[in-house]
Amino acid sequence: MHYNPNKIEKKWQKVWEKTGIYKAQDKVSGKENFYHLAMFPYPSGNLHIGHWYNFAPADVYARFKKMLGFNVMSPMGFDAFGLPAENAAIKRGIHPKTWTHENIIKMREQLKSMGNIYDWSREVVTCEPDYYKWTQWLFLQFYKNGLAYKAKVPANWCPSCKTVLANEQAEGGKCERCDSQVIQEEIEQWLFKISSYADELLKDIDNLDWPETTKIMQKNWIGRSEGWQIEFKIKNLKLKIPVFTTRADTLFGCTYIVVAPEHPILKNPNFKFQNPKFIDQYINESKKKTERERISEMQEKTGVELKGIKAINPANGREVPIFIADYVLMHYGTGAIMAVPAHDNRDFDFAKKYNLPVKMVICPNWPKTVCPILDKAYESEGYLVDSDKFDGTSSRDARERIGEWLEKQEKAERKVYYRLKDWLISRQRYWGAPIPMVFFFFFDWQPVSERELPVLLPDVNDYLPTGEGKSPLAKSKKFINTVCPKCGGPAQRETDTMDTFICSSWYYLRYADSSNKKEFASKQKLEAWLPVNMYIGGAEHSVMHLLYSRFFTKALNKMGLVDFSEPFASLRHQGIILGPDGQKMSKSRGNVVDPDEQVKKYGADAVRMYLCFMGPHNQGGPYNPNGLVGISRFLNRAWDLFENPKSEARNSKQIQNFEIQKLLNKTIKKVTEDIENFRFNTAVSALMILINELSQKTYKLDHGSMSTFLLLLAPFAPHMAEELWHSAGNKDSIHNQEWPRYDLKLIEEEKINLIVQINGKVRDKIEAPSGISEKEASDLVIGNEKIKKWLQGKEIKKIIFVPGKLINLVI
RNA sequence: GCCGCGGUGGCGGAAUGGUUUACGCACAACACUUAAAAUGUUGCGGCCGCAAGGCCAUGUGGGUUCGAAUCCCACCCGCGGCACCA
Repeated sequence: MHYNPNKIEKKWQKVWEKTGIYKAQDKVSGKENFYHLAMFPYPSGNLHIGHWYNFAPADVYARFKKMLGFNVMSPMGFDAFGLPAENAAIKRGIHPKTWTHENIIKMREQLKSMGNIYDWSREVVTCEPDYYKWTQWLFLQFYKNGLAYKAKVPANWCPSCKTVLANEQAEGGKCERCDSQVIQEEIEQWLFKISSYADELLKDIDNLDWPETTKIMQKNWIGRSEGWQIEFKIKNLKLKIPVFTTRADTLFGCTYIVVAPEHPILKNPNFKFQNPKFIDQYINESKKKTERERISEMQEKTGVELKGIKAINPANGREVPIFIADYVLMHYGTGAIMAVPAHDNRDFDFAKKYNLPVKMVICPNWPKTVCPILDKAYESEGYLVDSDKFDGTSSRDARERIGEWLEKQEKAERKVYYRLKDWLISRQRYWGAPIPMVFFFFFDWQPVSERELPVLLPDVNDYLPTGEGKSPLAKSKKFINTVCPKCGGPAQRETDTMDTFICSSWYYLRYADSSNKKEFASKQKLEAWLPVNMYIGGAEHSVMHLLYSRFFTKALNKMGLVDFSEPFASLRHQGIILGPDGQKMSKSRGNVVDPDEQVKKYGADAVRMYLCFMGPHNQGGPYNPNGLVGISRFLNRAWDLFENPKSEARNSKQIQNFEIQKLLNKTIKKVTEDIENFRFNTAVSALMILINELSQKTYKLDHGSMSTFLLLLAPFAPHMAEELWHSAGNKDSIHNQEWPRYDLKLIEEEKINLIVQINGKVRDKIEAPSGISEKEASDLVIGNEKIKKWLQGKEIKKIIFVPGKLINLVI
């Protein structure tokens, strides 16, 4: 019989579905639960090869864990709210719900064609009322625990469309729809206080089994900095401007201070500036810049002096000018800085441009103070100069001493700031979960009663945002008008919807108990499964999704709703799949690989296995359909070995059987270790080496050895392994079997290839007993003819011996 | 710009302080075939050489080491993220 993947794959997918072998029971006696999770997809329309690259190797790992004896739960669902559905509605006139549902139906079928271990009975779809009911309920818990608040926050605003734009819709600072200049406008929106968890989020990272690079990125994103908040008085006024600095040691070098264009001092009616026009103009100009443009070190720094007022340096009483400049951000620190051009490059650039004094107060040399002439700021450590009584103090010590000195005078306090901003969750869009809040003029904002959840997303005809910058929900009178939950008076609903990141910040909890109608998930089920044992998804989520999910878990933990404080114990990232040309896949480039076509041609098993084989899983790379034929040949060869043996065994000598047992045991060891470490590519190559050997030599293989091979193959090519397993006469599924074990004794080598180096260059390889000692090795080598040639007339200065590996003669 | 990652044959990659190029693709020769496909066998980094063998090669330049693709420094190129794409 010929290997016909399409036939056997469909057959086994049906059998697995019917027998429900992947349905996870909450408890199986004698087995440990293992919650295995791949990041759920956004229903964009089609499953692309990138999804496969996430899900196929992940499935190999899940199946491996199952065979190792774990009770594995591997659920799947859809992250279904979001902007593209709304765009499709506007562009094609399809309701976002219809568009999303059609995509889900298609993608669900495509997912099933992969033959994965998914337990579909736990599926979650975030845009369904029975899911977002609990998203809203969780919002209310955040609100009740003081973690949700309303504030004015800048957003991309198109003055011509009178609409808030996503960053994606405002690329290059131009509105996607009408090409006008986008400005940053302050709008009242809901935020989550993630910043109050900054310290915990930072501390707990170290204990996670996550890629180090992801941990570093999260740490940098949180961006903790310790320093001092120092007050600068304003001359002749009773006002003070607090500044935050991590370099209090440079205080004597401060030659001006800078406030952000959004700083409250500029809105204070008591201030009479001498140049108000220039100031207003500058504030308006800076609204046109994105934050990234403002802080880019490549961009020329700009600013305007606030003429008519001066600040006083608390260290020496000196008057310094005050500027506004947009390289200072309002949301970081106090929105004001002390500028020390000699020791900060941004300040240095600014000072050069506006001809401000550069005063050096940290010198690398002491006690001979020969300060270098600066062509850029000196940001390193050194010793203080020109700093009164602190002269000669090391800059490190001075940071503390100056801070403490001012603290005694109540002019400074120790402070920690974070780069992490609070999470802006309001979206002025239709396709999201409505924020369950109601406004009544007398009581301000009130939460919707939990009994009334879900606040259903109404049908509207027009998905374009309103001209007042409100979400399309504002067009539905039926939706807006409601009663105040507190007094029953006429009130209005919040029309903003929630950021879809909220939906995806808790979906992994819902899988544990996806059909629960009374709670977001029962404590018992959460305890059975959470935290997720292995989480697999793209590195593009290194910061935002993963940080938000951690925040959610920590907040719910504090509220007593969950018993753990980290959602994902282990994390791995898959890389990005490129087109065959090594470029990013895109329709316009014409290099898109359609997984359905590949499956039709070669079968799901081959596609799965090729994705594993391509290269390191966390690296991604080009998908070349030509390369897949290698896997296809491998599977055919393996198939033939079972179904169409070339000939009766013609040679079953003891020695050869021993050789093959050795290789088999080595392969078990290699494949086991490689899958555990996500090195799927080298696991596959080990299987290839085994099959090459088996099909070349026509060994007479015992039943057990053949079974072992099938068991090793099962996670990679689950359909073919199942088919051959059954045709060998087994009744139970191969996926219920135990993972094979190896015998270390069989793997041990008696002989090694001893590498002989002279001055680190390989000159010979000698077969030697594996336990050879240094003395024996050097005697063997020095007596060797080839080596003698190299040693002629030279003295051996040193011998380096690496047991079991090499000997290096230094001459 | 800031944070993070990567750069090894014609190509995907293996090797993470000790044999550079495992495994696979492509290519070439041979076998089978009337022929082709499929399959199998062998070869396959560059230069010199009939060969034995030698020299050179892991983005570029420098350093550490008996020994560096691997560690350190500087640079070049590519990729991911940067808070309203998900």
